[in-house]
Amino acid sequence: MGKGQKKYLLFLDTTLNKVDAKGRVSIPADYRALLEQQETELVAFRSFTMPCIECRTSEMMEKMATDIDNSFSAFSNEQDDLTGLIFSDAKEFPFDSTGRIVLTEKLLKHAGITDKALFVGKGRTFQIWDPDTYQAKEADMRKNALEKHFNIKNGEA
Amino acid sequence: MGKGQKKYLLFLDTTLNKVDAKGRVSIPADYRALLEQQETELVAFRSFTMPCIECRTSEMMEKMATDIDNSFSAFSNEQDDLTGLIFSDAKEFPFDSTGRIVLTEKLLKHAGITDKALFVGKGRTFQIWDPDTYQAKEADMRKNALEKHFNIKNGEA
DNA sequence: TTGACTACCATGAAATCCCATGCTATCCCA
DNA sequence: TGGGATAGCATGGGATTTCATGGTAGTCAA
Repeated sequence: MGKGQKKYLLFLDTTLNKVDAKGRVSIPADYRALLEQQETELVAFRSFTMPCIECRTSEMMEKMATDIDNSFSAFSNEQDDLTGLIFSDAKEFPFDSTGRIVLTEKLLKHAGITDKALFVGKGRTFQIWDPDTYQAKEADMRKNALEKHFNIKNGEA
Repeated sequence: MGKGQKKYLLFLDTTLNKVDAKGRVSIPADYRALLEQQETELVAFRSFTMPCIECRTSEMMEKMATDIDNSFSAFSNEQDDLTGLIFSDAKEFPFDSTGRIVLTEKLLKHAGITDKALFVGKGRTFQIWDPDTYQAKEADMRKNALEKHFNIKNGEA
């Protein structure tokens, strides 16, 4: 793909940025460009299964709301549990003119982030980790991959 | 917030506000912004499954009326019960210039709210809880959700 | 006239915005 | 190919606005 062409919504690469005393972090410039291009907001919430921050676009959240609306009969327990856990924890994070957001204490604590934040691209989404926590997690993933005899050679670009 | 005009109807996050002696509460600023943007009123009624206050937009109430029409045969007991529980109980709550509403004694009592009100985003709707009551409820939901190993398309964490 | 409800004003605290700075990566020209 | 100029980006700090909340005055009904 040459430059200047229409980009797709793909969060790639990992970026390490500083978190200041106010909890502010710069969103990596390329992530920011993607969000602006899609004309959508950044939404973040605590991962259910891992010590990290999950990031989505408002558009994806909107779609989720519609899916849930259509999937269950109104006022079912399932719907209540789902919406209760997802939407009540999620929050929009508009970035300022310099491209920063302010992470909440709740999110920082969940991810164990103090002064560094690692942005990890996941394709349609991305995550924010504490660098050390992620390093351990990555080592673990690598170990699992070897144990399961994954062959990554043929899958590489 | 963002500069994009097309805003989504998404009630997110949880906010704890104070209830004063007159029963006044500030609606969280972002909720208020959503309601104003949608040019709709805030409607609240007692949840009939949980000790909390259900909040909708007038527009959602309209949709709910249609859904109930389509889901039950006219004059059925079920429809009668539902409409009786919802619409006869529901009331519009206009907020004043500072963004507050005055909760009724009936609603406060049902939710067990005394001096604190917790606003809980549910996507298309939101609820108002007593903080302590909600804490117990949330733990319960989390337990249920993990046991069922649920998955949501595009939203899995 | 009194009581209750509603609309408006005041204030302190907290979140947000914006300017300034230094660094890094990129570009361009010799 | 190297080295300086330039533009973009991350970061620090301070100014400004917004927001929640307490209080007061005004209004309508009994």
